[in-house]
Amino acid sequence: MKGVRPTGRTSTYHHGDLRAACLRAARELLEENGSAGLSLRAVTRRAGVSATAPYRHYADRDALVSAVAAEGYRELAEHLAEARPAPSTPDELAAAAVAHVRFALDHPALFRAMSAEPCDPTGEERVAATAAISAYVRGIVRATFPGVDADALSTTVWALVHGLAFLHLDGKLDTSTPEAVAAQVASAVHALFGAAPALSGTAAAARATA
Amino acid sequence: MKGVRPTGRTSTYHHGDLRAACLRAARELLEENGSAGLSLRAVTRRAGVSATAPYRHYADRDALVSAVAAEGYRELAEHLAEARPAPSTPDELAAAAVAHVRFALDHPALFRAMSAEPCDPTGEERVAATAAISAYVRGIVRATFPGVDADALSTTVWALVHGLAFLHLDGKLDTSTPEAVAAQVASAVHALFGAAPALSGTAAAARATA
DNA sequence: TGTACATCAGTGAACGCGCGTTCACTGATGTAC
DNA sequence: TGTACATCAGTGAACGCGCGTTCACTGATGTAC
Repeated sequence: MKGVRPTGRTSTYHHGDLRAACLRAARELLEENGSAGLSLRAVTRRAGVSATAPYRHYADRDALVSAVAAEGYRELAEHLAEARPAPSTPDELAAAAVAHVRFALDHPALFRAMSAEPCDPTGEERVAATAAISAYVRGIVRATFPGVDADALSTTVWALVHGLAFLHLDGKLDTSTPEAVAAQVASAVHALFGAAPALSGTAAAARATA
Repeated sequence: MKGVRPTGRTSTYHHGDLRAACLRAARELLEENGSAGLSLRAVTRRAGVSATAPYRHYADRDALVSAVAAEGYRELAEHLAEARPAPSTPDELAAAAVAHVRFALDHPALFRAMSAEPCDPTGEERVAATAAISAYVRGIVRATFPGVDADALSTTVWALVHGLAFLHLDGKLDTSTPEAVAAQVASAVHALFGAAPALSGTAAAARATA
């Protein structure tokens, strides 16, 4: 442990990609023990590296947490795109919402970190990541309800899904089975759909009577 | 400071109501410095009492935090009842939603603690408090949309308001003026209203054409 | 009304902990000649 | 192809911190007689 390196060829000296290793370790710790368990020292322990090594790659603890959150946003975006590449019907929109909540429940601490952290506008990585998600939602709403004010409605959709995610996360709604969650989310989103036309007034009548 | 008591008659020995004093101090610390600033030791410092005094009244730190959260729920319930005693129209429901979000923005750390804490079902105080809120929402929905499945819709309303509160809290929506917040929340809630009839199918037509 | 006593809400010293961060350093790497 | 050297990613000892919680204690209070 002291100059000698018993474990294989790859030295920890010039680790190779400590930046990524820290990110991975931080991510794991976050998901295992929640945000309280995400300490710099725990990260270095897990990465098998001295306590101060990360300072070569991250200014401080916050910078690391912020990087983890940004990664989370990228993954959420991928997850949504994968589940529903380009939803354009109410049912598909509902399915995207379900996927969103599913992601939150599968990565609770990560999702919390993504949402609740100070989210300083300085962290451009974060800003870019949230912008991508918000554009995705707006795109869906536009495709699903062509005649409607997409900005207003997509904010509403976002808030609804966000709220559903947290109520489930905080044990206020039944999460005993994936099906229960999906049904709850789908029903809530469908409740909104009915309203969408009412916002525009034009496409409204057509859908309402259909 | 050591047996001598220079400050007035009331001794800290047999403080009188240290339980309440701790609660108050904890509440203040939470609102001033966020949940990270809420340490037992900080509470005792503020209450002017030894570090171990609270253990006479609270089993541990968690118990104190839980008590603060329960108090928050009680206050939120009062705040809502005060703002809108018994809403029974869509506009009044929207106003209640605005009041809810307003409470979150006025007490950000408290609201986070209320929502995000583990919320163990053991804490009966907490359970009772959340039950009161949830009953309030259900009552509104029932009064506003008599024909509708109140449970389903009120969950949706709750989620929407909860999501709006957090998006505002986390700086994802414009909070520059109270009016901006109110407008955003009211518009989102009104979007839902249009949908309510669609859920029941009976009252739906009447409102949709009105 | 006065005294003995049980109760219990407070004290304060001490514990061990993990944390973020600093600092001067060292040794592996890759490049220029 | 071999050597000198600059770079920089790592080390590890040390710092001071505030935390939650334990423990044996003490002194104010109120009650029973």
